[in-house]
Amino acid sequence: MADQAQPILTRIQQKNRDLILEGALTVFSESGFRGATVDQIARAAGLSKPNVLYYFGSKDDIHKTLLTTLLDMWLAPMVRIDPAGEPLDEVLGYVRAKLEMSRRFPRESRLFAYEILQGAPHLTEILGGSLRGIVDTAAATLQGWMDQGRLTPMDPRHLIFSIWALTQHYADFDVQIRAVLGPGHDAFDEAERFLENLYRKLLEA
Amino acid sequence: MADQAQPILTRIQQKNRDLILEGALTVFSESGFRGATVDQIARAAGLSKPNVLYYFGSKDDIHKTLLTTLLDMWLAPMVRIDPAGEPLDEVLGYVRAKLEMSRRFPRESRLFAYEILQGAPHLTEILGGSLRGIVDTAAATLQGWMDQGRLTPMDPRHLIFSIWALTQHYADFDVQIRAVLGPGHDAFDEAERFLENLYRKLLEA
DNA sequence: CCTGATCCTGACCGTTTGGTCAACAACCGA
DNA sequence: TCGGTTGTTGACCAAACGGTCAGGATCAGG
Repeated sequence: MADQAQPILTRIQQKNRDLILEGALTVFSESGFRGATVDQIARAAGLSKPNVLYYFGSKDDIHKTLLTTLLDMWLAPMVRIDPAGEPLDEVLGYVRAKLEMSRRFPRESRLFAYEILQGAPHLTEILGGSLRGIVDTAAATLQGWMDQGRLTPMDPRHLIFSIWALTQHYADFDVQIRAVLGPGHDAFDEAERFLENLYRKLLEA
Repeated sequence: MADQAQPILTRIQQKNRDLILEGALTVFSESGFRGATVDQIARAAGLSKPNVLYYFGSKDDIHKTLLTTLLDMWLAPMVRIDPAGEPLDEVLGYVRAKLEMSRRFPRESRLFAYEILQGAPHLTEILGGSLRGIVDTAAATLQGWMDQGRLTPMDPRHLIFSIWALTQHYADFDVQIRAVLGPGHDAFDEAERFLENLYRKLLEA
């Protein structure tokens, strides 16, 4: 998890690697790993295909770099749950933060969704390792609050799953939601109110 | 939506088409459309590649057939919500039915998840058409119950979204859930209790 | 048992794809 | 300005892919 000692990158390396990762994020999140082609990534990045492969050895390399780079950011809100805070505020804050991530970073959400759907070939060790640790910590915090009677008792891990499911759904299934709601709806605005209400009801001791 | 007048199929056609669709469901649900190959489907079905393409003109054809065939089954539980029933029972019944579908038909769930993630290229007209109609009907039923004070008022469409998200999550993100929970957990059993509790709390007027 | 329709497959084809490479261009410190 | 490092690309390759086809095997009705 700790950043390796990065080799110093030249200005050009920095810029082009960023362009590639940015383009690849768009392409991978639209088509999945197999559906994306190096050519598409190159076009999205504004570079030639060989040039893309000059900076990253392979398509797989780009994908793996994206996943591991973005995982920390993706999990950050859960780590910020504060055991010293007010239980309801902390959980509602987490829900809000997670929904905000779905709103602002739908590509990242879809990237992870594809990876998990596929069986998480690039994330297996992380899933059972640091992710599990982070969830365990958060679950312990929640369980503590429940034991103190400050939160309605329930399975804390499934509470976390529910937050993931409900917030990421709005990014990952965006097409479906827009089709069902029709025009003139801001699904995320509505979701924010709906989820705030849901978790308030669910959690108030 | 109504079944076309099917040409009569021979015994062999019936059997082999079923074998192909069954194998394709497995392969597509594991790898997505682009990730799946006709060869894999053929192997999963126990047939040769040309033979698969003898029964279905193209890979696309198999995929489209699967999606449209399974969509009715997938949406069936929502259609069964009975406006004359007891509101809480009806919703909890729907939740239970939907979770049971995730448990018993995870491949179908993933098939649809891939399709929606991809932007639903094969389902766009259905999404904005019959699906929307079905959701509108169910939403109207829910809204009616809320207006009568028999259900806590909330946005009925987002209530439906929440049920989709929470139940399908256990099929689609199964790998992640198993990694986080570790061995010795039946995620679906736990989810059944958790969701029953969640929706009971949320909906009791 | 015959015969036409159905079923099946090895060999093949054109395209797409990830990746390589030699050669050239741009950069940059000395 | 020079020289080596870094950056860039057109042309190319082998493998994988979706799909075709001619011809042979099998089936089912008469």
